[in-house]
Amino acid sequence: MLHEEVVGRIRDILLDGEIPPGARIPERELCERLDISRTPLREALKVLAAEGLVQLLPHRGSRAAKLTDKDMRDLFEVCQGLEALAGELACERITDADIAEIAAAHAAMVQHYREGDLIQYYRGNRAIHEGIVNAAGNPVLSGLYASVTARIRRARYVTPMTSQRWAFAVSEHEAILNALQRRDGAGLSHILRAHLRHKREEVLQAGFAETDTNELTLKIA
Amino acid sequence: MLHEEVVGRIRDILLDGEIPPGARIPERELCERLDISRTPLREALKVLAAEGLVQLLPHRGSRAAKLTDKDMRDLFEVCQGLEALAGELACERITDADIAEIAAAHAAMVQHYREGDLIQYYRGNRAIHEGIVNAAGNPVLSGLYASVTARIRRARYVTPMTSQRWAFAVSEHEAILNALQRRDGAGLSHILRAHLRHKREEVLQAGFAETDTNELTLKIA
DNA sequence: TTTTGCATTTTTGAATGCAAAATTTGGAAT
DNA sequence: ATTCCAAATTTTGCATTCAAAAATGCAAAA
Repeated sequence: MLHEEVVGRIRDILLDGEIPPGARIPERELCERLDISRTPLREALKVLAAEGLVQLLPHRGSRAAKLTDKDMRDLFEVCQGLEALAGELACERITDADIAEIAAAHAAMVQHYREGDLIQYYRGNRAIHEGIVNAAGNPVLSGLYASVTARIRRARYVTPMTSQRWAFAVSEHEAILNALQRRDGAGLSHILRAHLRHKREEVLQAGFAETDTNELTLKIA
Repeated sequence: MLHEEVVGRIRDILLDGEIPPGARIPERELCERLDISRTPLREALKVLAAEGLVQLLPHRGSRAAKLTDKDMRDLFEVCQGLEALAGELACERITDADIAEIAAAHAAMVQHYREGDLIQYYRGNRAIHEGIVNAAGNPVLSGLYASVTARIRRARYVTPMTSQRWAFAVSEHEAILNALQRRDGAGLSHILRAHLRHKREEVLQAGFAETDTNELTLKIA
C-alpha cells in the first residue's frame, strides 16, 4: 500500500467519525486493520496532524482533532475567502463546457431536493462548490480548499435541515449558477460569501461543539 | 529533538536554498547533520511533502520541490486572496496596541529602506504582512498563509530590486499602514491585492523558473 | 567507440527491537 | 472505604535491521 493511500484511508476513518473527535487513535489496532506496521502508520499520522485532522501529544500518542466553535468559525471564515477568490477567478477562466457541467450538477441537485434526498443533495452540493473552485484553474487553491472543507465536513451533517432553510439554500444556489453563467465574478463572489455565512450560522447555532469521548462518558456516568 | 523541530530545521534548509530546487535530498547526510536516524527524518519529509516543499518519488527518494512559473503564479494568486481576507478581518478586529506595533515595524522598515539595507528591509516587510495576517485573529488563516508564503519566499530574494521599484513598494506600504490605521477594510484589502500583484509581476518578469540541478549541470557541460 | 546485458552496490521503504515515558494496577496506610 | 504511592504493564518514539527496488559499474559484443 502506497503512502498516500494510507493517509487517505485514515483520513476517511476520521472524517466518517469512526474515530470520534477527541478520541485516542489506537495505533496497534489501525496497524492490524490496514495491515501495515507502525512506521508507515506514524508517518501518515504526522501528515494528518500537519493537516489539522490529528492532534499529536508528545509521549501521549495522537488523538482525532477536536474542533471548538472558534475553530469552526475560523474554518468557515477562511473557506469563505477561498470560495470568494475561486468564484472571481472561475468567472474569468471557466469554459462553456465546464459551465454546462456545473449547470447539470445543479439540475441534479435540485432534483434531489425535490425528492427530499438530503444525502444526495449534499453530495451534489459539494460537487458544485468543488467544480467552481477547480474552475479557477489553480491547484494550490484547490488543495487548500480541500484541506479546509475536509475539516468542516463532519459539522455539516450534524446541522438540522429545516424545509425553510433548505429552500433558501437552493435559491442561493440558483443565484450562484446564474452569476457563473453571466460570468459575473464580483456577483458570484458576493453570493458565495453570503451562502457560506448562512451555512456557518446554521452550524454554529446548532450548537456545534465537539465533545470528546472522555467528557461524554463523564456526563453519562 | 522534537518532531516539529526536525520539520522546522529541514524547512529552513530548503527555504535557504541550501538544497536547491529539484535537487535530491540526501537522507543519510541530513541524518548525520541533525543527529537523528532515518525514521524521524522520513516522517518530517512526508510532512514537508504534504506542505508542497518536498516532492516524493516512489522508490526514488525525495527532492526539493521545483516551482514552475505557473506554480508561482498560483501561489501568488492564493496569497493575494489570503492577505485580502486578512486585511478586511484585521480592520474589524485589530487593537490600537497592535496597530501601534505594526506602525513601529513600518517605521523601522522605512529606516532600513533609507539605509539601503535590503535584507533587513525584507525582514521588516515580512513582519508587517505577518502582523496584519495575525491581527485577523484566525489561526487557520495564519497557518495557510505561512505555508503559502514559505513556498514563495525563495523567489522573492532572486528578484532584482531597482531603486524605482523599491521606492514604489515603500509608498504602497505607506498606503497599507494608512488604511489599517483608518480601519478601512475594503481599502486595505484593495491595496494589499495591488501590492502583491506588483510583486508577482516583478518575480515572474525576472524570469523565475527554477531549473533543477541536473539541467544545470547539463547546461554547464 | 558505442551499446547492451548482467552482476554489484546503493538506496529506499517497511518491520522489528529497545529504551524511555506514561498509564494502569494493586496494595498499604489513613 | 478512600487516598496515595510504588511496581508492573502498556505505549510511545526512535534506532536498527531486512527485503526489495533502483542505480551503478563493468565487461562483452556490435
